[in-house]
Amino acid sequence: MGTGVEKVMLTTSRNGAAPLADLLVNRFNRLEVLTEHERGVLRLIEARPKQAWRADTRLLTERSEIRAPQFVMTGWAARVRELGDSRRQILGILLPGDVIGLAMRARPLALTHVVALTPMRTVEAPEIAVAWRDRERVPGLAAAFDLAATEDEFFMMAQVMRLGRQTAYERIAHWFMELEYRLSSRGLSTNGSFPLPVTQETLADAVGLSVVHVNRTLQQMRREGRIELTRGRLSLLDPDALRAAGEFHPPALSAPGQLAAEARVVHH
Amino acid sequence: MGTGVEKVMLTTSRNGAAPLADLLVNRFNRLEVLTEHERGVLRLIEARPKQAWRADTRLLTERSEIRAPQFVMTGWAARVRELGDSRRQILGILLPGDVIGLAMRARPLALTHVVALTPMRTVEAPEIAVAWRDRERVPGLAAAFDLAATEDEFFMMAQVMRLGRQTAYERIAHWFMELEYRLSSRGLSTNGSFPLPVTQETLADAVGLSVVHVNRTLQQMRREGRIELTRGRLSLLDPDALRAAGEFHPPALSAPGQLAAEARVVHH
DNA sequence: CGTTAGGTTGAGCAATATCAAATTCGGTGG
DNA sequence: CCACCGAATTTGATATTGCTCAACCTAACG
Repeated sequence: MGTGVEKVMLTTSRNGAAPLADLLVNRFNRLEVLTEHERGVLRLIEARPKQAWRADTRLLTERSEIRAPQFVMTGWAARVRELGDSRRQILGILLPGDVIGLAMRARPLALTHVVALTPMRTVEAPEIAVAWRDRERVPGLAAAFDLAATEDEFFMMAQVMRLGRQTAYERIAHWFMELEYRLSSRGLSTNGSFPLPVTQETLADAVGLSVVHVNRTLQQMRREGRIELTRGRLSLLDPDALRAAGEFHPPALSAPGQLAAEARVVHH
Repeated sequence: MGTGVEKVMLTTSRNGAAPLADLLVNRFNRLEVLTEHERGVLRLIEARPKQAWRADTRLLTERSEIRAPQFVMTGWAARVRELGDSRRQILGILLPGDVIGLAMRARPLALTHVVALTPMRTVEAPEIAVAWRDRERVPGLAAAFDLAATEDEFFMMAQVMRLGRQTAYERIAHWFMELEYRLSSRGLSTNGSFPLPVTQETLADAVGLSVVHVNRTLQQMRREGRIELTRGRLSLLDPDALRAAGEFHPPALSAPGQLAAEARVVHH
């Protein structure tokens, strides 16, 4: 797997219309107050030619060199580690608006594989690294990227908790709530309903269970009327119950301050 | 737990002699080439009055504000998350030379509890945050701290893999190898033998198992002649077998470069 | 020399994995 | 529109891993 032309340059990005527009501006302006100039930088990035990827292709390979960081514009990807036999573990899901391959060091090697779960489009964004080195120029952006990175770290820790100490039911409930949280902060979830374009096998690799057991647990959630899951769309029918079951808590990264974007959306 | 005077200021730090001396210089000079000035900064930090902590006290509380970052000088701590009932998960172990409470954002809140596993000494090191904001002044230090942070991230990912997809035996083998790797890079392990100052219950919380099962797995490792574990000291009698069992791989963070400290110690 | 925390062992059980066989679903070609 | 195909999902039966409960043991310590 993974030979040949996986990456296809698009000359135009005609479809980048409806839900894609201003994805980055929306996301990062919510994390931190941005100047008009900073918003302009994000729009510039968004307008860039997209790289297209087929599902199941590898965007990054563990221990291989990373070039410029990228933003996911559409589609889902996963950060993956593998064991010698066929076992694999998904470390985290990458959604539209997320950064791929940011590393703050010289000649960085990727710490994980990154695999497209669906067809994807990405844009290169060397600006992220630049903002990071040269904070003064775009302080708002720098702060927003910091917050985004910290959120990633938070979710990685949540993943550890899930896998180490939660039951199958709890893990899946927590994972669903987390997805809903992340998607809705990007305007990609409405009323607890959002696309879930992954197979149950992928879900199993994310929550550290077998496919069969994932399937049975989903059945149970359906029987209990807590979710509806059909044709790649998930609806959380009883988010309160799921949140309680999974003990999901949204990230609390910074204490409220006079400067920060306290127009921050409060979920639930 | 955790009331009263947990933090005790020491007026002198008389015991800071033998294995403690130059801990920071050794560690970070191994990660990146440092100038004499930069080494001086580290020595200055090391010489600072230590804060002393009793075992089982909390150095940081999840969701509470963080002040200046600290270095662990002696003793072990753990980053911990808890569930509503008594379940808890250790996210990572903090060893001498590690940083506690570094956060690159305004008014940061701690993402996890930090609990002392043994009596500890720490020093405050606002220099870490400064180096981070003002990279030009101490580029070597800034790069070294970046590498250290990336290593932390790497180990967190290893933790996810362990918990999600490895068996009890594999988890413990992997965890032991990781500890040996980290300790020996600080000169705290000799010939695969090092202090392991934690109860089996703590070990259980680290690897996501029950105490009983941890105990049985340790027995098995002993029977097989792979470890010796007595009175708080662990000896890896057959590191190759353990490395293979746990599929332990040391972190590969950067491709070799002409600048970086390629006097980097190669382990095993 | 009693107390206690930590370690060890046994027995039974619950959660989850594995294996194998349907069944359904989303295309795709006719 | 229909038949068919492969992938994904579902279900059943059984095996395994790791958990819980409970007792007992041991060493350190006052």
